[in-house]
Amino acid sequence: MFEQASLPRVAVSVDVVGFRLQSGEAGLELQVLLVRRLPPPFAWQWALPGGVLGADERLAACACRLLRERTGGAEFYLEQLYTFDALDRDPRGRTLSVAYYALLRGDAGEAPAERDAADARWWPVRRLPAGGMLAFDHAQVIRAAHERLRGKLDYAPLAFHLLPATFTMTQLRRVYEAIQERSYDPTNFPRAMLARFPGLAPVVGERDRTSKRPARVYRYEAPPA
Amino acid sequence: MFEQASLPRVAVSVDVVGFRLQSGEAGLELQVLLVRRLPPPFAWQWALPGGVLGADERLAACACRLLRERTGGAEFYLEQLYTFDALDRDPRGRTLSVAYYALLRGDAGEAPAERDAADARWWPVRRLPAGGMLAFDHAQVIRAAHERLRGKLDYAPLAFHLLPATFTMTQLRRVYEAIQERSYDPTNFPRAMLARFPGLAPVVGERDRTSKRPARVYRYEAPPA
DNA sequence: CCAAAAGTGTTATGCTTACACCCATGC
DNA sequence: GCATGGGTGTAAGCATAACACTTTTGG
Repeated sequence: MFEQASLPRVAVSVDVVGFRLQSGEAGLELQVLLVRRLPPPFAWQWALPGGVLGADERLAACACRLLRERTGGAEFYLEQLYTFDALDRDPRGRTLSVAYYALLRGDAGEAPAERDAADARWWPVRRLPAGGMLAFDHAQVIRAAHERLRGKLDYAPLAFHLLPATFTMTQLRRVYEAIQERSYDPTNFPRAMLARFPGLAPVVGERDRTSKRPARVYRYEAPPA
Repeated sequence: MFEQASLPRVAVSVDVVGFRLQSGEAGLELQVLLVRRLPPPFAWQWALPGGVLGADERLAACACRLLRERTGGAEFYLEQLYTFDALDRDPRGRTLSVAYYALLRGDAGEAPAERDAADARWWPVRRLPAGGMLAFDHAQVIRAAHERLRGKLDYAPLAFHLLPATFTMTQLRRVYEAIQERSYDPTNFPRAMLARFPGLAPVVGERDRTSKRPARVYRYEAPPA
């Protein structure tokens, strides 16, 4: 009854910045998932996983779908980042990009059900391919996602999504040190975390025995609303 | 050369949450600009200023245009808020809404070049019309904008956009008190502001003489990047 | 027994908050 | 001259940071 006759419509795509942490040359490094484009425009260049929004598809669902195609069944945290709208961001014509960012566990995408197989790779954020010359405005999108992650890390429970369900305080501290690019006092850090995040609590019986002295193991459970 | 043949396209609209501060019954109150809808759907209900994105129009430019139509030549601060995408948010069919929020000076929109004249009104955020039953998902959009404003106020130079170019510390304090709904110590508040915002500095000769003792007058100038 | 990493306790430091007090004006 | 709001100085309180020290294991 309210059908729109001929409103101007624009193409809308969704792009996902998938982050994970992996041990690189100098300790943990933040990595982002990129895929090599096959069709033009920007053929053979690296780009974020992206695609066109389905007519009856939710934005977040679309982002989930795009990311799962590249990482298999891994779980992740997903959040809307920003809507990019430069007129010339896609040479094919006006295309809005609603960007999301995702946080995955460090081992995610290792044995991926990657339909597109070898043309998906994790890249260190500090060393993007071709000096950061990515397709579309994706270098800018990654910068924005990185800034958002850094800004929210201190007050939002984001770091836990980059770790397994249970973890030691040292592991958690390494996550913060890798993303904020500074060091934290190992003795004060646990106190600060426990004070800031009520959902963070030690798992009673369990201990981590990978280092000399067995370390306490923690779990984060999101508090009810 | 790269023209897209027939990608699925969706309608994209832009909605703007315009905020200002005005003295109401209990001191300053945060107000939002609403317009009464004439065409269906949601005919005769109150809604945010909104419209369809032009084919070659930037999102921010569209938001500017929509707001200027209702407020005349007033200056304002504008920031992208979020992209809302519920499938049923518009009964006419799938429509994305890229929401922006704007901050205007308290006297903005007083003598507006309102083309649509009497069907635009400022409403206190705490007392929206019809108990907050607005058109589309606009009640939710306003809540999100309000939360963003409250969250960023403490660390971002937002409050200055709600005041004239020069202002006293008491005026600035009233802005914070109205938005955060708490009181601030009048003696500590100026020190905290000057410490937080390097661009905030007193105007040398000038004084405000509206209260008993002439008050120092300040100006905020955004620091160079 | 020694090295290495986990974990505890205590002190120093600096920022925020509270508040006592003085100042400049209108009436 | 006195009530009112503007403004300064200072001390208490609190949270963070720094660090000495103990604990628990592997080798």
